[in-house]
Amino acid sequence: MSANEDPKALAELLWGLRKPPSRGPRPAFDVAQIAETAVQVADAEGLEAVSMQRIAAELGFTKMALYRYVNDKAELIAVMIEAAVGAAPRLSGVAGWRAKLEEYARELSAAWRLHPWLPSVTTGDRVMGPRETAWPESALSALADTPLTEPERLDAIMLVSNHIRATHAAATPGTQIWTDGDAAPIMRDLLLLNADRFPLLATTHATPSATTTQEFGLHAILDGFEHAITQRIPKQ
Amino acid sequence: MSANEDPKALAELLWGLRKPPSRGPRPAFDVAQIAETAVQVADAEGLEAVSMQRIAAELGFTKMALYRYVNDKAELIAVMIEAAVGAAPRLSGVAGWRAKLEEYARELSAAWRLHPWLPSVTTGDRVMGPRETAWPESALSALADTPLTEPERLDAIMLVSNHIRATHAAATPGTQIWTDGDAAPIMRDLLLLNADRFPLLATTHATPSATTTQEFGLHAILDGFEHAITQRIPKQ
DNA sequence: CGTGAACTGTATCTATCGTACACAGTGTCC
DNA sequence: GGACACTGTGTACGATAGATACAGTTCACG
Repeated sequence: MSANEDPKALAELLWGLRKPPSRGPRPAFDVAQIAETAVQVADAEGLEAVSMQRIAAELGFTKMALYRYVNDKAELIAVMIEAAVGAAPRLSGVAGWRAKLEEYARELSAAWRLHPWLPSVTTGDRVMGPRETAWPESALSALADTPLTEPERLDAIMLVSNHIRATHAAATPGTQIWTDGDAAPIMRDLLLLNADRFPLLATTHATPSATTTQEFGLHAILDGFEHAITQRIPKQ
Repeated sequence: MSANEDPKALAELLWGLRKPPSRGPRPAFDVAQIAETAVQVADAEGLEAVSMQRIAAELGFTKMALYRYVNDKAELIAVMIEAAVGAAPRLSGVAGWRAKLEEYARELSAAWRLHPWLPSVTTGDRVMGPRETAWPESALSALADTPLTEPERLDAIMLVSNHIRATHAAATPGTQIWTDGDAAPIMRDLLLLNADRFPLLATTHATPSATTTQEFGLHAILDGFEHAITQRIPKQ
């Protein structure tokens, strides 16, 4: 998975700063169209099905024609993200930072449920497009009236979104603790076979009801925020 | 990144259930040796430098010889994980669930700092080896004396480790919020340029001190656990 | 109005990846 | 002393991302 070569060019592409060429033949399609079909392929068959070859074929063109629109595959993924993230939630109608964050978490979860490949590519140092940037902006607005400092607010919204990301990944293929998938029954057998070395895990997984939910974690996180906020209030 | 083909075979490999062959020439090396050199390559040059070709060459052998020891690359990664995770922390010497979890988080963070590629491959449904399995067992032991239910304990330790994972990934290349890396200055310029659309992010990133730490998040999480635990105590 | 520069999509090529398969040595058991 | 299982090797294949060269198209400018 090659990294982006020229982040400045990517920024111009995502933020609509590309100067349209005057001379030359009309392009047969545009970046938005490419991104849309790539998103459809990823939604239907997973991100690993998205290759230059495949997307080009989907549009009825050669692979190398795509390189006229995106400089490399990292740029293709970037425009896919920008095309797939929906509109960031408007939290102004919700009262209180806690309800706002809960609403934000719900919306984020819903967006990622629509495009299961999205949480895996929205990590790491990268250039975000305007639509994606609106999401952390929205999350920050939830904490606007709290006494938290600005770095703390950043940490807070990252904590929430990372939790949603992790639990979402857990729901789809299973995660570090085995909820479902091919490996789950094998791990259960191994744990029961070695119950003397791993007694806690063995008893926990003896009951097959261990479905990881994101509710407990989200409540804990928000309770933690509440603790920090109420503790800070009398000082300020 | 092809998925593992035969999780049962992988389980036998990781848990030492491989029957040693009697006939045939002596193997030139063993799986532990392969895993060790692969770990060294990953530590020095990143996980993307680990290919069958590269590891074989590092050992002075052909690429295809590796397939006598691991069935596919997923198995190679699996034995790398098992070789790289250190011993799980013994928390019996620490008093109180909160201090235990803090110690666990410290140890986990330290282990991942030693092998920066480790957090990215320890997700998803997969077969874990005994050394890695000891880690969640250790984490569960921290919550043994709490009134939390077993599914809640699982959720709790997943929340802690996922937080460490996310913040660790943030420290190394930068994450969703841009702390460092090639994209960071570009994003800052874009935010300041569009400060009207993203006022909160723009002001937050005007000060270049926004280094994401894992302390705030961890404290919030543990505060949340404390809330759940103290709330549960009178009932039980 | 025509010509050249800029831009388009295409065809060909390379490098790297994981992995299947046939083969010739090598060591153990009957 | 075979038979046989197991070893490492060489070759081959398909898929990947990407570079480069090329021929057709269209607009701007003289």
